[in-house]
Amino acid sequence: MVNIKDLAKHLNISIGTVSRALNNRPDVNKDTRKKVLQAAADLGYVANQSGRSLRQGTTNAIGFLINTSDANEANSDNFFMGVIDGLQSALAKKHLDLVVLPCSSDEDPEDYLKRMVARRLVDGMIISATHTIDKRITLLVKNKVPFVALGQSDTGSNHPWIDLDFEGVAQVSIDRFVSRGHSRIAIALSHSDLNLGRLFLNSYKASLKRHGIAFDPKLVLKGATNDQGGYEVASQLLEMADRPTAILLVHELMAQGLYRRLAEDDLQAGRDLSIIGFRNSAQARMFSPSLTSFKLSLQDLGVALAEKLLTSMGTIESSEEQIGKIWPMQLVEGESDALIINSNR
Amino acid sequence: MVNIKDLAKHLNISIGTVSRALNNRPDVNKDTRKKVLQAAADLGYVANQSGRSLRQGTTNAIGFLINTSDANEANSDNFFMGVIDGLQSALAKKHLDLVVLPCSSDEDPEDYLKRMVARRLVDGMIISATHTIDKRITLLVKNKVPFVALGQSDTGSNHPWIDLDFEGVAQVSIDRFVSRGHSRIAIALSHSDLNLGRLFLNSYKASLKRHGIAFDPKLVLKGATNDQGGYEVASQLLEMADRPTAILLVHELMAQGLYRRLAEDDLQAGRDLSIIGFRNSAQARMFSPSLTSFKLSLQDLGVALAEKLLTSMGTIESSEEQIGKIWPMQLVEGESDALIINSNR
DNA sequence: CTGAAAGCGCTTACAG
DNA sequence: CTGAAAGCGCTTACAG
Repeated sequence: MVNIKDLAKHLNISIGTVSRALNNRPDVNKDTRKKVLQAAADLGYVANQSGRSLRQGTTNAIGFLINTSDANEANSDNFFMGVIDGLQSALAKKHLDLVVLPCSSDEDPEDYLKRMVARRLVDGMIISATHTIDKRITLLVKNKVPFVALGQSDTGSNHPWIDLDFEGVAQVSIDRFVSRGHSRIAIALSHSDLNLGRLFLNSYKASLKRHGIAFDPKLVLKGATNDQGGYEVASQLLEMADRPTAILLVHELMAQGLYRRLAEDDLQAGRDLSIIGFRNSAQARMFSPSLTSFKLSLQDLGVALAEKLLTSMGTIESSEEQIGKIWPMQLVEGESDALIINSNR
Repeated sequence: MVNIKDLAKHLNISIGTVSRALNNRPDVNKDTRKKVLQAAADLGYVANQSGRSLRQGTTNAIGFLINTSDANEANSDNFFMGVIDGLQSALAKKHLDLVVLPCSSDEDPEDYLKRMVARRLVDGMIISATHTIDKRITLLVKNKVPFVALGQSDTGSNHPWIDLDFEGVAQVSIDRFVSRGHSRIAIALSHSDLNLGRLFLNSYKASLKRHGIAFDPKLVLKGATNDQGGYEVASQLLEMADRPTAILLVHELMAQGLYRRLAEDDLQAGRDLSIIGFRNSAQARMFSPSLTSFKLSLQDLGVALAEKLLTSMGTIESSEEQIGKIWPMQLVEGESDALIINSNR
């Protein structure tokens, strides 16, 4: 592998000039630059990143922190893949490479992050799956690592974040249920203490209140955000004495198990129980009856995350005044919430 | 952020001794080592990776190269997530971190790899989605980067690889179809020139031949390896004059679109058409009628990939004599291939 | 067992 | 516009 010395020797000039030519400094003779670029291409020279990093203190890489355990469960589909593609296209414009840093299920996310930060592998980070109290945020702030959070948190105060509109989704869904006569409305949450669950629940409560419906803690069901969890939630629901007529899911994959459990009792979504899922994912689009859910562009979300991060790194200027952003989601009407309750009975 | 100088000053010893203590060299006084480790923990010192890399020529990181475009399509589910988890647990034992290097859909995979190699970001790589002719393999061999390929290729000759048992799956499937009386058996492939498609097709042909069934090129259908592709394949199939009674899919997600298209004509898998999918993924497990497919442990596959790579890096000893390995998959019987053709008619 | 020093591959003030 | 040199943070022969 050819290094800058080889290249300089080959051209009979100093390594300083080679470096300046390659890094587009203005103070280089046009011809010299041309020769250097040509030689670099010929010999396949690319700067060793360790050398650069050590000297400059930057790595030209951005890390995207994901938990493989979460990914296995809550985000088992291509949620991250879509976001990654958007992130990359935005980062590439600034010659930054994206590396995904998967925290294994064996390891504590905070320890993992600590290691990644100390290694100085990346110049900035995107963290996901934020908790209400999230020590990772404290750590990043303390170490002055630029970052953007995909998800809100009560930790930290002034860092950039983007979060899906969990509150809006809950509100629109409850309004929809109520307008169709429902008053016994359940909600399915995950067992985890991700911040999104709290937001979702709070918005659910507030929306019920607005409609004069009393909050019933028994209608808060919990399960894993996958097929299995949906099945369990459905089982709980079917056993209730005063069975709810509608249910709002924090994750669309739960619908799969829910449908399955309903079918076992010859019940069907949209006919016997109204269901609104969360994201209109590729997988959700396959459900039958079709699932009422909310869509967003993962690509655009990735681009927006990159821009927030680049802004906080001082790489780009942003016209946005807000440090945080709620990412809007659009209702996609399906058949799963077609059931109308006649309130006159 | 504290560096080795700070730590040495704090302890009133030389940086050399600090380094030796931290790196578990034998020639360090027990007490000294203890003090150093304690101080490192107190001050939160972790060696800057750029400094280490520059000196040692290694990064202690392994890269997993994936194409976000492929991931969006062919492997939209958590295939990679499962493999990543296995990779990590095996690599962690050797204090190697895994970084996922996503090649965006905008970029040529070879250019991307070239950049990643030149940057010297990682000590070894796992590449996926191999092509029959795969320039990435040439590049890695030329640059002496240790790697393991997830997928076979005709390129290169002596590099480690692991591949899912596409040939075995095709063979078992065809045998199953034939034993149930089928002789008009179609195969659904992707448009891509991934090597696996060729293996799958060849094994399909060979299996037919073994049963004395002539190969009919018209029965080779092509579509994207997702719902949409399955729908298109089904449409082609339904329009055929002498319609096949069975079809083998190179990817299980195609079944979704296939089922959908069949339903439009009031047809059903396992009753009107026999279908065998490929992998018994979480998503495939949800299909109704249940899809006959083949399962494997993604976690174990990840571990095996890591071990192959570590062996080729000289980090571990392996008892395996073979440089390549076919990863076995186990049949999971479903209802989708229940149709039996009575050959007496 | 420890310290002083070289050097990994770069970039960048500083001279000229 | 170019070259010589310093220095980023480490590890590791080499002395002692």
